[in-house]
Amino acid sequence: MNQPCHQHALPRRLVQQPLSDLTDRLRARSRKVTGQREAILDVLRRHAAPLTNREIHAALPASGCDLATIYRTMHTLVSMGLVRRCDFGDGTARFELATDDSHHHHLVCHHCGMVVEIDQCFPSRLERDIARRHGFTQVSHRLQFFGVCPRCQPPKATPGPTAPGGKP
Amino acid sequence: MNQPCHQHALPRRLVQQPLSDLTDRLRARSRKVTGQREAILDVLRRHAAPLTNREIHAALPASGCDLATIYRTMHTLVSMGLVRRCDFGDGTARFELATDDSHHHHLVCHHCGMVVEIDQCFPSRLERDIARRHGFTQVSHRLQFFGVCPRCQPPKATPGPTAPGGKP
DNA sequence: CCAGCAACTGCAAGCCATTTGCAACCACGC
DNA sequence: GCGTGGTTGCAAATGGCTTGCAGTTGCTGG
Repeated sequence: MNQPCHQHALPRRLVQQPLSDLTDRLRARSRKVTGQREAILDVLRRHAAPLTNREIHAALPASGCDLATIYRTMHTLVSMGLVRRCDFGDGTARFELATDDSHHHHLVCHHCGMVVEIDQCFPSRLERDIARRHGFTQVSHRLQFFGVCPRCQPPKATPGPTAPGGKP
Repeated sequence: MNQPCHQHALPRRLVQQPLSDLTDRLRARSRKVTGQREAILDVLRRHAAPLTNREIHAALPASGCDLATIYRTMHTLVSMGLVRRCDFGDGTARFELATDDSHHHHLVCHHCGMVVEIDQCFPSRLERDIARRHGFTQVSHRLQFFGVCPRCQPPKATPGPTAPGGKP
C-alpha cells in the first residue's frame, strides 16, 4: 500500500446513527461521555473505510486529543462492541464503527490501500463443521481479500505494481 | 493466547523434505547456504505449527544466530517461496515451511495458542466473483479461524476463558 | 588450491505501533 | 455544589521489526 488514495469506494451502508445513540451506549455502561470520545466517534461516523489510530488523530478537530487516549478509547469501544477492529496485515490496526447488521469483510488494494466492503462471507456451515471436527467452541473467523484495484492496474501488460503472492 | 502449550495438534502433512532439498533451492538462486540458514530451515522442518522469529531463535541450537539475521532470513525465504508467513492478528508474524501442495489455513485457540491446520478454504468461485465485481485483479485472500480448543474449554458451564467476540 | 567479491552476519542503534505509570482532571450521580 | 472513579495528557517504556556498518564467509573463476 503506497499512497492512501480514496479511502472508500462505496457509499456503503450509512453509518449515520446519530452521535447521541453512540454516546448513550457509553453512558448505559457507566462509561463517561467525554469531549474526546464524542469527537472520536464522530470521526468514525464520517468515514466509510476503517481508520488507523493515527488517521483518527489527524482527523480530529484542532487540539483533538492525545494519541494515547485514542488507543485507550479504541480498546474501550471495541470491548463494548461499538467499534470493530480490522487487520490488513500491515502491522497497524484499523477501526470502523460496528453497526448491528454489519458482518462484512474487506477487499484492500495492495497498491493504494483503497478498501471495498465485501458482503460475501465464509459459509457458516463450513465454520460449524470445522468447529465440530476439531472440538473447538466459540469459533469465529477473519477473512480479508487483497488485490489490485481498477485505477492501480497497469494500462495493458506488465505485471502488477506490487502483489507478492498468489492465493494465500 | 496465554501459555503456548502443545504447538501442534495434528501430525499433519509431513514436512520431511530433506534439508538438502531446501538448501539446493537456495543455491539455485545464488543465495548462500550458511550454517545459520541451515539451522533455521531445520527448525522449521521439525515444527508443525508456524513459529515466531523469537521462537525460532529460541529453538536454535546453542549459539544459534542473531535475531536480526533470522528476520532477514525469513524475508529471503518468504520471497523465495520456501516459507510462508502467517498472521494470527497478535502483532507477531509466524512462519512455516511452504510445501508445494500446502494451501491451508489455521484454527487457533484463543486461550493456549494451539494451532490446527484447516484444509477447507474460501470458495475460489466466490473469490473470482468478488474480483470481477469490483474490477480488482490478482485477488487473494487471507483466512483464519479462532476458537477455544478442547483442552481449554471449561469443564461444564461458565463462559469460556477469553474469547472476545462471536462471528467476525 | 587460492583469490576476490558479493552475499551474509553480528552488533547496536533506530523506527514505529502500542502500552503504561502517574498526577491532574472532570463527568455524573447524589 | 461535592466527591469519586473513570479519563486524560505527558513522558517513558515495551516489543516487533529494520537498518547502517564493519568484519566474515560461501562460492565461483582461475
